[in-house]
Amino acid sequence: MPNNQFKKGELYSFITGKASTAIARRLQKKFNTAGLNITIEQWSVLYHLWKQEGISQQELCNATFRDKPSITRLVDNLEKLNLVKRVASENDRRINLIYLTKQAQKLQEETMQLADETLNEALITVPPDRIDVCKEVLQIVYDNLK
Amino acid sequence: MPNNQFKKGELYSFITGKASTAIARRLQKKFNTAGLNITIEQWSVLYHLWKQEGISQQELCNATFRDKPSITRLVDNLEKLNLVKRVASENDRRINLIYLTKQAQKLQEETMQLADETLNEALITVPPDRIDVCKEVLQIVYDNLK
DNA sequence: TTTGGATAGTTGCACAAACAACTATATGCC
DNA sequence: GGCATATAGTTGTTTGTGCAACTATCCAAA
Repeated sequence: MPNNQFKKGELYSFITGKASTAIARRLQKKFNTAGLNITIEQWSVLYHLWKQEGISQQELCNATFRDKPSITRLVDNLEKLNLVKRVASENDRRINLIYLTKQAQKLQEETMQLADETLNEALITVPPDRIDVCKEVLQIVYDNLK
Repeated sequence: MPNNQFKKGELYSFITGKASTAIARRLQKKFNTAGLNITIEQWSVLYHLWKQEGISQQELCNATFRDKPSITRLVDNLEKLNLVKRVASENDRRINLIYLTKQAQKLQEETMQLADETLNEALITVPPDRIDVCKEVLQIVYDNLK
């Protein structure tokens, strides 16, 4: 019975992701307060495009751990907000390459600042070595299930 | 700069809750495979009702960390599935007390078994003391933000 | 060269979440 | 008692998610 030592109370939080939900809500509120008219989910797409733009929707699926219809609609809404542009690939006409607009480039610094702030508030009382353990466990969980 | 030592990569996972999303998806698949016609969100409401039924929708809001409209609609759908019943409180006619049907009582054992199984799969390679640290950190995060 | 399978993306549907605005009931204070 | 305020729950709207079914394009093997 290798890992059956969690009691029922823990089970619930793990499955429902109470902590990450709380973090996401806090960050969303910061976006709203700052007058930034984007959702956390839209931000999570921009996050990857800031690292590298001009990637396909499929690559965004892999990066954000979402399915294709979800990315289609997130890109739809980001396009409506004038934050990204779909550009058909020259080599493979099935593929849309997604590029950032100037407006989206301007959002990077402010939103990343707010995200850092949110995590600092969330983890303020937690010693760094415990954060590391937590992070590693969550990564293993993800790898075990993906 | 007390807790500013996480690198960008970690930030993303913390905010998007990759691990808990993966756990929830795995459990949902187990429900589907077992022919159990309920969502994880519905299960999370039943979870609290199995611990104590006859509580109000507001108490379900607090227990499940959801707002009132979300609970209204989850209870709507659970009622459609014949899993719960709204009963108006005698003392305070604003309040609906939520009771489980016999059908819902039957679901408890099987679904809890599948949830345990899911967590075992998620945590199979993680030493118990690291699970404890992770759990504690997530609880602190939640307390810091709620 | 054609055809069959794989891949990229879209659309429809059901369910859920967040927010604002609303109704109904209860409670406290004059 | 009557009114202001708080509380419990509902409804409408927008956004996001997961699944299935669909179109378009590509590629490889006969």
